[in-house]
Amino acid sequence: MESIIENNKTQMRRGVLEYSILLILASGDEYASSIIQKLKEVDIIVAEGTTYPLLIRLKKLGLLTYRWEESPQGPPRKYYMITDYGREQLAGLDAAWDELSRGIESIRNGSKA
Amino acid sequence: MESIIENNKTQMRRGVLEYSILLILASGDEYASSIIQKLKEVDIIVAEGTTYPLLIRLKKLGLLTYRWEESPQGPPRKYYMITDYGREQLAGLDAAWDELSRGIESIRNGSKA
DNA sequence: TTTGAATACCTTGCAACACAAGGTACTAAT
DNA sequence: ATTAGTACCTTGTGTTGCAAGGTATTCAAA
Repeated sequence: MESIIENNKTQMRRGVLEYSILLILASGDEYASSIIQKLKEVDIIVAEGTTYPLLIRLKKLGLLTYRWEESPQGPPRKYYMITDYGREQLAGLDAAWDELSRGIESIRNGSKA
Repeated sequence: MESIIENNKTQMRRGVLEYSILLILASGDEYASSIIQKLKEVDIIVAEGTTYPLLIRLKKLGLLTYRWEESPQGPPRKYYMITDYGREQLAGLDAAWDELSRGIESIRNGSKA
């Protein structure tokens, strides 16, 4: 049996994963390993097996594109870039996140009664 | 093709559903239909087919129990109550939510650079 | 007394998707 | 040529949200 909390943290992360990735790419192009690293730095831990398929999905949806770039060391890197359409959608996700935050805060405060 | 935003709002909600329900029950016992109603009021829309299995799962995990109570109108209601164990876990989820919020805010602010 | 409306419960089957595990490939140093 | 480091990707499994459909109770009107 798994820890309920751990399991639920995972659940929560899932919901905001696409949003997080779009946010990161909105400030500059990054390659997959680097995105994973950046997410880890803000305690949003995500596995490779989650990230790669997700990036591919977002590319198929037209939110991202990519270009190959030489690495100073090791194999070439696939730098992902957000598209104009991606930025449009990101604005919507910003709103969705704000709405969700407000919702949770409402319940939290209401439950102090 | 589905709306990306709508789809993602759903994703985000998913992550916090258990948390939301525990929050609501922490402030008082409620029956399923009432929980769904309260969530809707704060724009966290959730289907019956999601809620009932979830309540059953949380009960099995020992976070909730329930009692039957007569309704002034219609069939009897199953009032769910949070257990001590449930409150413990809720504290952990509070922390998880705060951590996630902080993470997102970090990325958001960082991406304004 | 049966029909309908409102309320409340629950289950089934499908689809989405995160992740663990395993795999390929390129570069540089030993 | 072997190893270490980096980077890419795929497969299989399990979880779980949801749409749709189903059961049961109460009350009021026909």
